[in-house]
Amino acid sequence: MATPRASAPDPDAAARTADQLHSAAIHLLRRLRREDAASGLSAPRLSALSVVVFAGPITLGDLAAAEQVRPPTMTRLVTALEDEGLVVREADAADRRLTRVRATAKGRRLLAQGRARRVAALTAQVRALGPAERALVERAIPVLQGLIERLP
Amino acid sequence: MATPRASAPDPDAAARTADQLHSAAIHLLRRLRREDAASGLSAPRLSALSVVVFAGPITLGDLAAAEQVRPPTMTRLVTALEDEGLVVREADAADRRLTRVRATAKGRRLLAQGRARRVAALTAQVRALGPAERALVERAIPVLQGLIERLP
DNA sequence: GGAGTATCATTAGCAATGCTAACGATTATG
DNA sequence: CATAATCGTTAGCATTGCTAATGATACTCC
Repeated sequence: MATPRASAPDPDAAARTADQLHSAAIHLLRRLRREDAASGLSAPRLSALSVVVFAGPITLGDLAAAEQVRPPTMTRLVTALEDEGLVVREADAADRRLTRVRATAKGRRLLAQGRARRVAALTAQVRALGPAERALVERAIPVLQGLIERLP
Repeated sequence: MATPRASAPDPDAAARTADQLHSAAIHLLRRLRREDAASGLSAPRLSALSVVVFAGPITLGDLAAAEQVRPPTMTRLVTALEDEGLVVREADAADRRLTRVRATAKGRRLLAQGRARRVAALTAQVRALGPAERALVERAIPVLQGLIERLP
C-alpha cells in the first residue's frame, strides 16, 4: 500500500495502475449491487436480461458465452425470464437450430429502472466533484473505454 | 450515445458520466473474470477469499455482509475454504460467540496468483497507452477512489 | 441426392450456492 | 439471576452451475 511518488518513477507503475483500476471496479460494483434487490430478480437473471436488452436479439449460445456460462444454464435462465414476461424466444428464419432471445417492453422497463437505481447514487457523487476533478474523470472515460475494448 | 460537447453544458452530464463509469466497470470485470477459471475456485469462494485476505481476520457475519450474502451461506463458503486449507477459523477471546476468519499463507498465495493473472492483461493495455493518456488515467484514479469511497 | 458429420438447444441428473426458519451457545440487560 | 439479544450453525428448500446425452437442423463430401 505504498503511496505513489511522482518524483521516483516506479518501474511497475503500469502494474500498479492496472491493480488500482481493478480494485476500483470491484469496489464500485460491490456498492451499486446493493440496489439490485429492489428489482426482484436474482443476480444471474438481471445480468442476463441486461445483455439481452443491450445486445438486441441474441442467440442463446452467444448469450451464454457473454455471461460466461454453459448453454444448459442459460436455457434455464431464459426460461425463467420468459416465464416472467421479460424476454421472448424467437425462431431464426434462416437457421432453425437457433433461438434468438429478445427483450420485451416489460423487460426493458424493468432493466431501465434497476439501472437508474444503481446509477442514481453514483450520479450524485459525480455531481459533488469539483469542476477540475469532474473534467478529469470525463476526459479519462474514453481512454478507459478504449483500453477495456482492447483487452483480449 | 451522444458525444460530450464542451461548449454545450448537458444538464444530465453527471448522469451520463455515472452511467459510463458503471458500464466501464461492468465490461472491465467481465473480461478479467475469464482468468478466474485457472484458480480452481468458484466465483463465490474466490470473492470471499479476497475479502478475507484484504480485510484481515474478519468476523463471519461481517464477511457475509461484505459479500452481500446471508450468514448460513457464508458458513458453508468458509467451511469449503477451510477444507482446502485457504483460511482458518479462530475463536475470539473476548466474545466467544464470534468466529474470526483468517487467510492462510496458501490462501494468500492462491489469491495473489489469481490477481496477477487478472491484472496481467490490464497491465499490458496500460503500458500500451500514450504518455498523455496514461497520465490522465493515473490522475483520475484517486478521484475515482474518493468518489467510490463516498458512495452510500 | 443421400450418408455421415457438425452445430445448436434442450433434457436429465448432480454439486454448489442462495434463502428462511429454527436452534444452541454466549453475552448483555433488567 | 432471569430474560432478552446476538452470533454462528443446522435443516430444508429453490436456484444456479456443471457434464453427458438427445433431438433437430444444417453442412460436407462422395
